[in-house]
Amino acid sequence: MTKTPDGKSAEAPTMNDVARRAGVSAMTVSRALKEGSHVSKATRERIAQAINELGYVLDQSAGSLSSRRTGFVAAIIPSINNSNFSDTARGITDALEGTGLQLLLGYTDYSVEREEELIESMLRRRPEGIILTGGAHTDRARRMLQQAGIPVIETWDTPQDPIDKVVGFSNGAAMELLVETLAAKGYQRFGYIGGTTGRDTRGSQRRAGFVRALDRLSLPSDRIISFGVPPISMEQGGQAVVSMLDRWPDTQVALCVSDLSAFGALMECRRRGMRVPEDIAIAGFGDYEIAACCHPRMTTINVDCYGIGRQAALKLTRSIQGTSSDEVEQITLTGFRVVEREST
Amino acid sequence: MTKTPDGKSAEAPTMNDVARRAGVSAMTVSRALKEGSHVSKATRERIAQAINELGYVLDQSAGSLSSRRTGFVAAIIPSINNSNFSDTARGITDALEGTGLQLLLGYTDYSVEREEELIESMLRRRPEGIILTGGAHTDRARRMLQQAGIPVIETWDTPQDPIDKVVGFSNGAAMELLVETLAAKGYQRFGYIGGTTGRDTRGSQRRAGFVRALDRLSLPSDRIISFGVPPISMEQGGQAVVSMLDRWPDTQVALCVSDLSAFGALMECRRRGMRVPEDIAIAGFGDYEIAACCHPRMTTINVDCYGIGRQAALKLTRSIQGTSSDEVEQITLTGFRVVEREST
DNA sequence: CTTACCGATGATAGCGATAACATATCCGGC
DNA sequence: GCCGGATATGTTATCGCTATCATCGGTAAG
Repeated sequence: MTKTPDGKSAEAPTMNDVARRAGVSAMTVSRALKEGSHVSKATRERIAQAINELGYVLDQSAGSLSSRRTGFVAAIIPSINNSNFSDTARGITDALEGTGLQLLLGYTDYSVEREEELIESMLRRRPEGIILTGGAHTDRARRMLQQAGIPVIETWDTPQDPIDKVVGFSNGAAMELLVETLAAKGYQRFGYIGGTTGRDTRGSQRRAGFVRALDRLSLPSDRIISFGVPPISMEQGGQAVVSMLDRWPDTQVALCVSDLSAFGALMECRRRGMRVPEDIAIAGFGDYEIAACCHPRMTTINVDCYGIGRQAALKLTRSIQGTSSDEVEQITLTGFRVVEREST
Repeated sequence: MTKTPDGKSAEAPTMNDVARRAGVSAMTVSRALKEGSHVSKATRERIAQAINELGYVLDQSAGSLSSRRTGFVAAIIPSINNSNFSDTARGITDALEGTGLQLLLGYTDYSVEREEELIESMLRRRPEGIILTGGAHTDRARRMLQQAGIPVIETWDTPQDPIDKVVGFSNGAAMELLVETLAAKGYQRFGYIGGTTGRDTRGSQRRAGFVRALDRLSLPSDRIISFGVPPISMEQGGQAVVSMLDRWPDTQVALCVSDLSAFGALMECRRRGMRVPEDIAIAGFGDYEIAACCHPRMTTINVDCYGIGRQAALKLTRSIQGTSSDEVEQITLTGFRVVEREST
């Protein structure tokens, strides 16, 4: 509705209004608005002018009802305030560029219940595909997704029983690699800092990897501080490292569920006059910007967040367009690597 | 579409399918799916069962075409990987809870051109209102928004010439306050670190506030390092402070366009063995989590990011529901305050 | 007992676009 | 001059849902 000078609101112009003004049929307007249709230059210009004069904006919801293509895909991430996931979102956006598909972003605050609600309200809008974070979902969410008949990509994880397709890595294996790398440098007394169990499944898997690797190396794997509701904050990381040193003062290296808690731990240790890594070594997970920039610079695991998003979106568009002959592989594993810096 | 056992895809069930199965008319199903309509308990239950058996999901795009209510509002923020803006998004989400409105989030990467595209593609989906960040938009974007006939809220700023309504604060005044507070503590030689001009208008306004306040105090206001494309990173903040100390070694306090660049500067100074604040004081802007947690803890300006989102969403819903008699005030100013910590 | 009204349901007609088919025009080649 | 095929445009029929009005018992007020 545009406000008319008298203050009342007039109806928004429709395609028919544009058509009438340009002296053509609505169908021709529709064609002129779409790439690659045959509309003569003169007509196209007249239509463009009419659109301009009326301030017409295409109503896509009407269009998609008719064409049965909504032109968007949904992506659900745990948090938008987390550069790892927002990098994934950027990867998705970039890969969608030029496909005519738009991204509809939602965030769950790490709650599978919120995820379920979000999935439901997104499916109501009929996305052409959906990208999820992680492999843990409510039963109802799984059912809804299976019945939706659209491609589903689970990311950031390697679920046992994927709904459809997967782009991710094993969080457990990544943490195992970190433990092994540090053990090879001579560290023996490892501690782990993470949130209380539940909610953050990727965090739980990292913890499980920590335990597995140490057990394999016959090193103690019981120095685990569970603190705060996942995802734990920087502040909580600081508090957790204090508890850890309280309880096991001879801990040599503290591995944290993410760089953010590791950063909190690192700063707290510095604040207490401890030398890092001499008095205590610290490592994180995720290779956030902060890890490369803090002092001392932090050892961490780099995972290809942007690439996860990019590949997920590519897989999704291929699945959407793909005929049955053009099969898309089910699982794509993305890489990770240990980035050794000054903190270990 | 649900995949049938033979691999072919069947059409997704529609409301009519549900109605037939439940032995009622489609209209009754529609009513049963809406709160507060008169449908008998027995009928409601039969419908619920039919929905369950068929795995039916309401098609909202069809519904909104008919009801002329899409049930969502759009919000456009510069970056999702910035806790200030994601706090605003969270404020919006929370305030929208229970209103039946959903949030459609988009991000511009600080580009007004991207913003224009985004606004256009969002308007095509007919949001019931739109929340923008900042007051700088392309002419075409302004025109589209004015003609859309929906409430528009500009946030995080106090534009001279608002499109519709505003929830924000003066970035310039906030920076002036910070300068004054530090000058009162005795600091005289101030430096400023920000991105090269353009793009980040809030950053430019902070810089302008910096200059204004120092001029008023008759202190030198020319120690300005412009470095990198806004928003500047932590790393760039570190590089910038090095240039600053190179050029004006006797600088007493470095003010940064955001906590992130301030953090980079802080860490770089520590890395070079400087004492903060004794050798150089540092302050940021935004009161990010990192400011309270780093060592030394950082002085900064706290702005009520969450409140901005909350109030913007409240204003928006009031404008959407509001009759003309129920006028909504045009401008809401949100507060800010200096948070003094160890770094100054 | 009649009137009025409310609650429960159905029938019908769009919402604003596009798919699919139909029609008209123009072109060059024979 | 006629024909096939491309280009340009129009007509008609939905897409899946909800607004609106109509219908029909039942029930309370007069």
